[in-house]
Amino acid sequence: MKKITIGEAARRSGVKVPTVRYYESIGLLPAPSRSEGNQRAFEPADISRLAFIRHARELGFEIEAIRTLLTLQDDPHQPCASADAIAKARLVEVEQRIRSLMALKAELETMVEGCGHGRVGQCRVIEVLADHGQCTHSHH
Amino acid sequence: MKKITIGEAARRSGVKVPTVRYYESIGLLPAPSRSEGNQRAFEPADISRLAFIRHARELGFEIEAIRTLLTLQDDPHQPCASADAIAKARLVEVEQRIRSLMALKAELETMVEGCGHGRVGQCRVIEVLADHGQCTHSHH
DNA sequence: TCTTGTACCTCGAGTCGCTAGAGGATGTAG
DNA sequence: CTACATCCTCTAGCGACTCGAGGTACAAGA
Repeated sequence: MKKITIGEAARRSGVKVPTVRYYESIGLLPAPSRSEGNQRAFEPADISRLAFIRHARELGFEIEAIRTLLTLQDDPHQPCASADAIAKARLVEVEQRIRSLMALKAELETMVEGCGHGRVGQCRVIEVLADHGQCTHSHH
Repeated sequence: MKKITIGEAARRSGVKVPTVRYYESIGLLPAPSRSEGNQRAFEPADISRLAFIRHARELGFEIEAIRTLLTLQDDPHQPCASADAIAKARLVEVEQRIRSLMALKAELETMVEGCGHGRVGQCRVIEVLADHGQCTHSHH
């Protein structure tokens, strides 16, 4: 029997130790068995699950979305429409976010280019922030 | 005397009512004078300040960065190097964020395209999430 | 004038997804 | 046998709000 400690599970999955415990506490990860001295003993399947969670978090999925994804994964006979819908929704969000970040980048570039390193009175950074105050911005 | 209520200040600046009170509580917005019945009475300058804050928040600046920016704005004789540095740092962050979102977008597209609307067992979405678990991802 | 209804007030707690610290027990290498 | 890293639980904190309870103020209509 290879017992995997929480530290090793963390190393192998790329999820930090306190975060592993946190995921267990919110029910994303099943509570593992314990050693004599009450220390968690994980199994390889738990590492995969953690890696799955980590990857999904890196992709920006919310915990509740991941919970759904994991439920689906646990029963491979279910139709994958839900998984597809979650991924599609996320894709739309990401595309929107990219668009607004591009606009933002342009705006920041204007600011930085315009700043002549003089006094704040003539500073583009401050000016741009203040002047666009009234502009109707699209909300995320 | 035109007295601006918190509701109107919120409408004009695009900041929500509880958020206006929150900004006051953390000292981003000076505490306005009060009416007979203890209601906040804002002035036009407060609306500009709120709009400034809102715009900066939309651009992703953190509250502490905005606090610095506002301090600079309050004294236009200071050199604008700090404002410039804040904007530049933010620009670098934004560029990084765009790059990682583009990678993410590509990955989500792979998932969604591969999904044949069958059973979860063959679902690309789940598969990509699980398979890339071991991949060495660049951290943001 | 009275009443209705909306907007306002304060205060405390909740949100998300962790992260940090205290204070102690366990496991391992030399 | 002694260090010392790693583990345990528990509570509290982070940023930036957001919500709800319980109560007060104000403008408009009957």
